[in-house]
Amino acid sequence: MAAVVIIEDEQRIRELAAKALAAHGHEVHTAATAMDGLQSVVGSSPDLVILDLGLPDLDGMELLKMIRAVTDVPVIVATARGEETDIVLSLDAGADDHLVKPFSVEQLEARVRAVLRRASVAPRGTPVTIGGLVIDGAAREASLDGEVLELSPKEFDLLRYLAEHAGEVISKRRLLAEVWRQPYGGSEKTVDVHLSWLRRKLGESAADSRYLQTVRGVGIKIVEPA
Amino acid sequence: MAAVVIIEDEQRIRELAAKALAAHGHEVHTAATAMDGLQSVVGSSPDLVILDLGLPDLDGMELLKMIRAVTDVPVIVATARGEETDIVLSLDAGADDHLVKPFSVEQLEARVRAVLRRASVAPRGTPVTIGGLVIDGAAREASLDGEVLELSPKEFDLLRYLAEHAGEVISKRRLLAEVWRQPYGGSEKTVDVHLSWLRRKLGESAADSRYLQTVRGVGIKIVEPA
DNA sequence: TGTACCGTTAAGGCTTTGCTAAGGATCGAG
DNA sequence: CTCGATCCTTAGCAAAGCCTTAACGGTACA
Repeated sequence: MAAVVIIEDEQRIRELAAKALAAHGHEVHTAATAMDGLQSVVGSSPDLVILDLGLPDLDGMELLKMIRAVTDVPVIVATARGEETDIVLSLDAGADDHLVKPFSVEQLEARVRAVLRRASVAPRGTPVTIGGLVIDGAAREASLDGEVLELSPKEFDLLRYLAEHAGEVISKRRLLAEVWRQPYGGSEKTVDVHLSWLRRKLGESAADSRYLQTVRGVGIKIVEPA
Repeated sequence: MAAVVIIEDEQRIRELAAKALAAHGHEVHTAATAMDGLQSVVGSSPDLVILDLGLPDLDGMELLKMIRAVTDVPVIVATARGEETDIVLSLDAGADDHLVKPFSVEQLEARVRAVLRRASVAPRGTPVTIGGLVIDGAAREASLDGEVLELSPKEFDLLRYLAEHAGEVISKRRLLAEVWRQPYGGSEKTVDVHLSWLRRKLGESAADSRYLQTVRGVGIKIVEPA
């Protein structure tokens, strides 16, 4: 799903985190020292870096700055409890999020998910992939499990917008504003209808849906199927 | 602190309000007509709108609906005394609070503070974590020990509100005001019922609870289990 | 021991959503 | 310019889900 580099000197934490993220389908590289870590980041161009600020060979903040000098990859920093001032400094230095040790696996996963979600919004132009669903904005073509979908213009725009905000619940009002480009006047029922068509073409129904999940009273989101 | 748009045709009131809010560190934009106001709201994406319903060029209620069609920004409506029916209508149309003219500066500030406080809950940032409980506002998804919880809208809002004020005892009346958006009426029994459902879904009961702790006579709080 | 408060369950009514169908608009081809 | 096809919107009904109210039993605290 995403390539992650973990830079952490404590073996226990490093392996625990690696295992947890690997279990979620991520490709994980680990490093125990700043130098290894930097090499790994430069070499593998990961989608996310998890960086312990308390490294033995180099101050973590320095490493963070070096990473930032090379790439915009999202970085989550981890600090020991009691070093909260470091958090502020690291956020200033370009970190995207932070964890205070000891952290639970759930916490780690949640942060990773959130950061990846936020980051995935940025690279526009390249096709968006969600499970077996590929949306190519440039070619204006979407495919499901390798099979090209026959979508109307609005259906495509709708699917693309949802896909670009994968995992995030979007209200119908927001869809009317963003996809329909028609701030007032439009009826939210229109969105319902298009969603229904989209579902049919994706081979699913509201009751049994893989990708399009209704969140009653709030809106709709597209998710990666389990 | 926060960007506010004031839409008010009476110059005296407009400037007074602007001055008062600016003095509190808010970034204030003003507009004297509905058209200017709408432009300002759309253009500047404010955190709060104060809208006089008695505008010269367009019925304020219409403007309110237009604003609502575009964005979920909180809106405080102002009406002249004697037009109380408008208040009810405006609340139905999606206003968040109201002021009856003439109003004092203190009153204005109090309403603004309250609305901003409530709204600041909305900007869903990173997930909130309490022990094994993770609440992701953007995905509108909560999980316990890695397992996704099936929550109704109100249940989710309630859990999120408590989690965002973890460790703090919250009264039922406050929950009614903040979660139910019903500052005056509403039965506190309703809160009890939702809490009960929440407890069940968290796998706990009132007697043996890990997260939700009742403080008799005061309210409820969510805590990190020992 | 009484009283106020809390927990839980059940049921009714209401809102939101899913889906179908029809009318009308738009766009391109000829 | 006209015809044809595609697509979008609106209307409406059925179904599902949710919230509230009510009622009863239990529990802390004076």
